[in-house]
Parts: sequence; structure tokens; C-alpha cells
Amino acid sequence: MHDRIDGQTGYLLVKLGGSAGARFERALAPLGMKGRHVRVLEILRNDPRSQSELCQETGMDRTTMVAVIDELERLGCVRRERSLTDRRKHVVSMTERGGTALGESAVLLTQAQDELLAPLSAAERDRLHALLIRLYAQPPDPCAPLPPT
Amino acid sequence: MHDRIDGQTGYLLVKLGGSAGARFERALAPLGMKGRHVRVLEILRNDPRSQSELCQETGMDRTTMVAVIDELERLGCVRRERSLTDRRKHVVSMTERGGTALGESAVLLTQAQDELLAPLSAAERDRLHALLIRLYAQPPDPCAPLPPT
DNA sequence: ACGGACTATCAGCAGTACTGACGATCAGTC
DNA sequence: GACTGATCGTCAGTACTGCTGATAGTCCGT
Repeated sequence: MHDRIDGQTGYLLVKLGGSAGARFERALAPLGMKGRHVRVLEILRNDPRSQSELCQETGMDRTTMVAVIDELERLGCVRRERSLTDRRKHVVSMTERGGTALGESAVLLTQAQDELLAPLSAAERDRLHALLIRLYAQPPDPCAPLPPT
Repeated sequence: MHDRIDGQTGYLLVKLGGSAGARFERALAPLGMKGRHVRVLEILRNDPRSQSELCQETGMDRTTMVAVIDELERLGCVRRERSLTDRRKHVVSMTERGGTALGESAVLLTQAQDELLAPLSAAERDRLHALLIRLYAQPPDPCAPLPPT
């Protein structure tokens, strides 16, 4: 009965993750951003960071990060300046415009999430959240080629 | 508190889906297959299909399907023959070797899934499964550019 | 002052999924 | 039977993605 991969928990996770991801990307489209941009902005919300720090915290590749910062800069959400203390580094800081964009993205994403979770009651959502947290906390196995961010 | 995207249910779903997908792909590597090959084999388990039927049922692109069938044929898991009733079609049918490969893949995938769900008790897994099913049953919104298979 | 390490950047590569075009075949119409 | 339009599988070329490797600039310890 349960030997078909289709319909198994793991498969459902993959499928739902994929469609959820697509949903979020679509939700952000009006801002001209993708998920990674938001994630970077979120990190920058409080303190500026160097690009390599951003890479570490997001798991993104350094070359990808260059492009993401480029785009955020072009949107006026972020400023890139040479560090005064270490002139190798670029200090990336969020602009005011970046802050409002981050706020807008939060609205859009929350809305998309609500659509996604629509079939569940509030209590069920909490239960789901708790279960996912448990899974997420699991130490990922060592040689895992993580999916691109 | 909950306004950070990080740690929200939707985000967790995306992240877990991604790492679960990677896990499954890795699990199938010893067979020289990816998830899509297994999915095709699974459909062929009972009855042969034409390639376009396989496309319909999997959502894969027709050109991608050509490659997948090519690879499955090269592995000896599948046979491609001109249909006698409609000579435009290729009837794709699973070989015996394909059957055993499908069995092996089921073992590997189940194992990977067990690792993935390790942090949860059996009861919790059932609850998670039930919740995911509810979400999965949700009619996907109309203009959804579904993620590649 | 010098060798080694780190930072950001760029060009080029590999993988993926798709678009468009094509030959072969079918079904329906005249 | 010939013609038209549609379908099936295939392939070449395109667009996009994320990464590898190389490079210039900069720092730090000796």
C-alpha cells in the first residue's frame, strides 16, 4: 500500500516545498526581487555586513552574492562601500528604501503563506510548524550538497 | 517576533523540501538514476504508456522526457517500441530489470526518508503526513509556474 | 619588505529546462 | 485518393543558474 513513492511523506515534503518556493518567488515578483534578496535584506536590517559575512550566513556562493548585491544596489535598497578598517571588504548596508522594500516583502510573503496554509486551522498550523522545526533542527548529514539558495 | 521570514512555516517548508529532495537524489545515485526516472518507472509499473502520456502524468516537458527515456533505456529498465495502432507513438514499457531497479529504489528512498524523519516519533510522522496531505490536496492556484520535476 | 592569506570580482563552464523547427504519422474532409 | 490540420517524438539552439578558477587589491605576521 505504502510502497509507492508517490504520496509518501518525504515526497510530499519535496513537492510542497517546491510549490511553496514558487509561490513565494511569484509573490515577490512585483518588487523585482527574489527570495535571496529578501534574505540578504533581512540580515542587513540591523547591522551592515561584508559580502563574505553575508555568504557565510546565507550559505550562498560568493559569486552569486556579488550579483545579488548588484541587483539590490540597482534597486536602491542597499549601499556598497569600502570598509575603512579593512579596505579589502565592502561594507553592505541597507538604505531606507531597502527598509520599506523589506516591509513590503514581508506583507507579500505573509499573504502568500496564508494562501499556502489556508487548508489548515490555526491550531493545525502551529502543530505543523512545531513538527517542521523539529525536522529542521536535525543536524544535516555531513556530505550534503545543499540545494542552491 | 514572527515578522522575520526566517523560521516561518512557509520558509521551513521550502528549506526542508529542498534538503529532502537533495537527500533523495543522493540516495538514488548508486542506481544511476534521479527522481524523475523513478517516477516514470513507477507509472510504467503496471501498464506501458506513450511518451506524451508520461509527460501528462508527470508534468515533465516532452523534450526532457525524451532524455529520461533515453537514459532508462540505456540502463535496460525500459523498452521503446513503435505503437502498432498509431505509428507516431512510442510505447514505453518497463523491463524486468526495470522492475528490480524500481524495487531497489524503493528501498533506498524509504531508507532516506527514515533518516529524514528520524527526529519524529511514529505518531508524529503520521500527524505530519496527515497535515501535508491536507496542504497537498489544495487546488494549486491557476497560474502557477510549477517547479521543474 | 615579503610571503601567505583573505576579499570581491569576473570570465568561462556545466547542468537544466525550455522554445522552435522538423519529419513522420494520423484523422477528417472534399 | 489527395489535402489540411493536428499530434508524436526528436533535435538544435537558447536562456538561465550556480559554480570553478583566475585576478587585482589589500591585510597581517615575520
